[in-house]
Amino acid sequence: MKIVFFGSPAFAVPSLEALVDRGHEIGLVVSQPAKPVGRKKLLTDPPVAVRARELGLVRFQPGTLRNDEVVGFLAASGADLFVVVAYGKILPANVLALPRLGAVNVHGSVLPRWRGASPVQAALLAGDAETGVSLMKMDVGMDTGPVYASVPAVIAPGEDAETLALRLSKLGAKLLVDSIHALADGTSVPVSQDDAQATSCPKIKREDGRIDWTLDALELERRARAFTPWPGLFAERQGIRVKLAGVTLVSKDASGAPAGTVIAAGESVQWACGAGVLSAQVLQADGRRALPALEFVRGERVSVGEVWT
RNA sequence: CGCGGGGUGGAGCAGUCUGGUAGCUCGUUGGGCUCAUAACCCAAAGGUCGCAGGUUCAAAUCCUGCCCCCGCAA
Repeated sequence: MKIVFFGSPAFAVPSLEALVDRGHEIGLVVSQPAKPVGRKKLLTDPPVAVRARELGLVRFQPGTLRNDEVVGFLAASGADLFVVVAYGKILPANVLALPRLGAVNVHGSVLPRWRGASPVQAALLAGDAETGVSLMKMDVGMDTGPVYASVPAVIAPGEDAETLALRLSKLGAKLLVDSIHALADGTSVPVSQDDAQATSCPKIKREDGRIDWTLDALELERRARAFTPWPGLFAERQGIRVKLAGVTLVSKDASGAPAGTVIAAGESVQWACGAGVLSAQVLQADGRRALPALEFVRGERVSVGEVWT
């Protein structure tokens, strides 16, 4: 069986590696094009493309799939199956129709919950106790295809999106290779999703990391974990943007102080929120490096009673 | 040439606009107080102010070039 792999970020790398480990023939690895990254705008390949290069696989990084030449090239690969893991773009119907066995997708949630671009973050934001990964047969909708199998994963207390995504990516890779023969020979039949139970999640934006102190500390702490490593959580102090890290929930009870008021400034900085108290152990002012709370408090003269926005 | 912030004793910062003795909060060292202390009091050590050049009687501060760090945007 000949496979063409579609994927871009780190989440997709374990799946690619698992397929190679199991001896599957990867005819082509399709990723997003290299993009300028950093202040120096160095062209940087997505992690999957980098790994594919190391594995000696043939890479293909078209800017769009809605192009006859590109579709022709994919058709010429002669693939029996497309495996798609966080590719980053919608696969149009004519592309999905190319391989004999269709296209399957590894998704970072237990469908139909959290269809869309940010399933891992969405589970954390919602405070889900459990999430997982799903393997589905792709159709033209956004994560709406019938599901072959899913595997649950308990979310550890305090777990952030970075570690959860890493765990799920490995779980997804295992699910993929464990299921691939059965789905290829038709032994495994995908089951339609219950659309009534579906929830979806949007792409995360930088601005989502802006703190609204009137929210509950519980909600802010969830965001801190969901937005690690990106876009993080930030607030403003005296007109300067400050990033917060090492964010934890100190109390769910109201402190009495107005939202955004600093109520402790030492080994950690703590703020009163709409309800509850939030703390951060690492702070980084715009243009400066990240500092332990104590050093930040000394250097920036943070005092109890001041109000952050 | 994408936009912007920063490089000042061991740490983090102020001072730069309006040139004129190097400051603050800590840390370190010594001493004191205390049953005791990471607490408190007193004292001390420690800095070519990123590098190079220029202007000036005088440059952390003004001008030019370079190096390094960080945020945003992509």
